[in-house]
Amino acid sequence: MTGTDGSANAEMPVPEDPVMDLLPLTPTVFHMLVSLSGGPSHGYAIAQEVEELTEGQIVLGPGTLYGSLQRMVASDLIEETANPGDEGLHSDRRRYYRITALGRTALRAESERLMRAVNAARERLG
Amino acid sequence: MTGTDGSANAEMPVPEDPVMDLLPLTPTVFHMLVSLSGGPSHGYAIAQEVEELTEGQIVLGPGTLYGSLQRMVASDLIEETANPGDEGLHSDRRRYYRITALGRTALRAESERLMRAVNAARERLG
DNA sequence: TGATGTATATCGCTCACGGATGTATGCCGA
DNA sequence: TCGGCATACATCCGTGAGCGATATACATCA
Repeated sequence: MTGTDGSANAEMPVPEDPVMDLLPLTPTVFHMLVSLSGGPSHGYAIAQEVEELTEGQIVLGPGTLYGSLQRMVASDLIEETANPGDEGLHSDRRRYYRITALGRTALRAESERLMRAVNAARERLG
Repeated sequence: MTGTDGSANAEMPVPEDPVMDLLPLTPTVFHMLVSLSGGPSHGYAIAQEVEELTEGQIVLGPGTLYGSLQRMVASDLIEETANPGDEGLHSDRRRYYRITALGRTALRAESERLMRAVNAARERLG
């Protein structure tokens, strides 16, 4: 017990927190949001950046990649957007995505949660 | 490309890394390992400590709790152990678990992975 | 010409999660 | 003393994320 807040909010059902419902984020979603927090991008490029950022530890196959993109759009973490001035070779075939305000909020919240978790682990592991 | 290490290990298939196969850990498993890294404990107590450590963000129901314990034993992250001198009220009913060397290694590796991820997020979020 | 890289999409299997449910015990207050 | 609640374990099963397999299509290069 001791509880966190001590509480007293037995009566207030918590006014619907759209962010908390999305936490914890899966590693896949987390890294994809990190990638998109650097600016709009398209599926294939996101997958590559995630692989680079994680030094090959997280590799996204097509199933995970496009499945996750759909789910993230559905939960309003990201949104599809027009080509942001990208004139690359296959730029016509690409579908671009941008992180939403909710996505940024969720990413921040998840980062803090992870930091606490990591700190707890470090204290114990020495 | 550029690859991380520059490499040359196109020929060596990596000599079976039992830790990498377990990463990334699920949030549930991660927090349970953190709890057990503080010393042996039993199922119910682990669930409670996880809830405290995460300030209620991670709540483990029986399904997740005992299911995860089984899986963690199966993958050698933890092992069942005798009652470590605990003379509590229901101490006879309890089943105690202890983190293994592999579990500690995995916990350390996962912590480092998460730290890198969080740092990447912070750089971008400002 | 055929392999490789870019870029997208769907199908279907597996497995972790987690609520519902069940069992058993001990404590405390009405 | 009897019901409710906390402790402590366990199983069943539906949902859904992950992810490999597969397919399409175009560009490049050997």
